[in-house]
Amino acid sequence: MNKPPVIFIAGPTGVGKSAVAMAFAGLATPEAVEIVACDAIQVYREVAIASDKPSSEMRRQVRHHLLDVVSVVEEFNAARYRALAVAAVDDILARGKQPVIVGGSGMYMMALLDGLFEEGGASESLRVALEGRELSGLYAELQRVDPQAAAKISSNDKKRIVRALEVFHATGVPMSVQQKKREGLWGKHDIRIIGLERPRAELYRRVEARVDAMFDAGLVDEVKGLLRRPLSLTAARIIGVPEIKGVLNGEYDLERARYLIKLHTRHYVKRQMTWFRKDKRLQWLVPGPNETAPETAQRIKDMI
RNA sequence: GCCGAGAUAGCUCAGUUGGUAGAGCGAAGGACUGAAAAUCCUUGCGUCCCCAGUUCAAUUCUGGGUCUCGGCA
Repeated sequence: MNKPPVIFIAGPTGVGKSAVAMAFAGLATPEAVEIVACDAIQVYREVAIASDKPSSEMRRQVRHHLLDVVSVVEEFNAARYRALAVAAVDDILARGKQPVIVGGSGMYMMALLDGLFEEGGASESLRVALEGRELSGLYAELQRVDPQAAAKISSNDKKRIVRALEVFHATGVPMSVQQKKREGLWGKHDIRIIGLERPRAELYRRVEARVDAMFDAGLVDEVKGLLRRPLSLTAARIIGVPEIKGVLNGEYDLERARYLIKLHTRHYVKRQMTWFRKDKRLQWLVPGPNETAPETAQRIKDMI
C-alpha cells in the first residue's frame, strides 16, 4: 500500500478551509485522517470566537492538533509553532494516519515547510534596548553590520531592523548569513499544498458575514475576558482585541468596532493572498459559489 | 419662501493671487527566515455640478440654473 501524502490546505481567512478539511477527513475511513492547524491565533486556549476555532463537535469527529497549546499570557512564535507542528506531523505519520495541515498563517506555514535558521538566543533585554533607539541609527548600524539584510529591509521597517540587529548582537554572525541554513518538512515528505481561493468580492462578503456571526456568538464578552489578563504581544493584536478595547475605552462605539474588525480582516485577507500567490508549490482550487465542502474535498482527492 | 454656506479622486476634504489639481482614508499590487491576525513598501487625469459671459486661456472671475446642508419663516 502506498503511503498517503501529507495534505496542506492553505488559503485566506473565510475561504472555508476548515469545512473542506473536515469533509476531506469524512471521505476517508474513520480516524484515518488527523488535522494539524497552521494558525497563529487558534493556538491560544482562551480564544475561540475571535479565532474561529473548530467547534468541539468537529474536534470530536476528527482529531485536531496545534489547537489550545498555549495561554494568551504566554509569548508564542513561529519557532515554537514549528517544533510542535513537526512533532505532531511525525507522530501522525508514525501511527500510520494521514496528516492534513490546515491554515492561513503564511509565516507559520513557511516555518513548518521550509524551516527557520537556528538562532543563538536573543534576550528580551537586548530587544528592549534596541527598540529604545532611534530608527535611523538602527538602520545605519544594520547597513554597517549586515549590508545584505539591510538591502532587503526597508529603512522604515523597525521591527525587521531590530530583529536583524538582535540576531547579530546575540550571535556575532549576520542574520543574512545564518538565514542560508534551514530545513523544513518540504522534501522530507510527499506534501501536496492545495490553495483555496475565491473571487475577492465573494471572499469579502464571507468575511463580513463571519464577523457579524462572531458578534452574535459573543465576541465582545470573549474579548472583555481577554483584556482582563496581561496579554502577550501577539495575543494583544488579535483582530477584534484592539478594536473592542477602543470601545471599552470610550473612543468610539460598537458599530465602529464592527466596521474596523471587518476592515482589518479584509486587509489581512489581502496580505495572506500576497503570501500564498508567490509560493509556486500551491495547487490552486476555486470552489464555486454554491459548491459544498464535500464536493470541494472530492475535487482535492481527485487532484492528488 | 427668504438668508447663508457648499458642490474638486470611491469617501472626507485641501488648493489653484486665472495657465486643466493634491492629502488622508479606502482600493489594488508587493515584501516577509523566532511578535506575523504583526511590520513595512509602491500606485492618484479626476466632465474640479451644469449653461452662458469676460479672457489668448476659466476648475479658479461674473451672471443664470440645478442640487445639498444649515438658519429663519
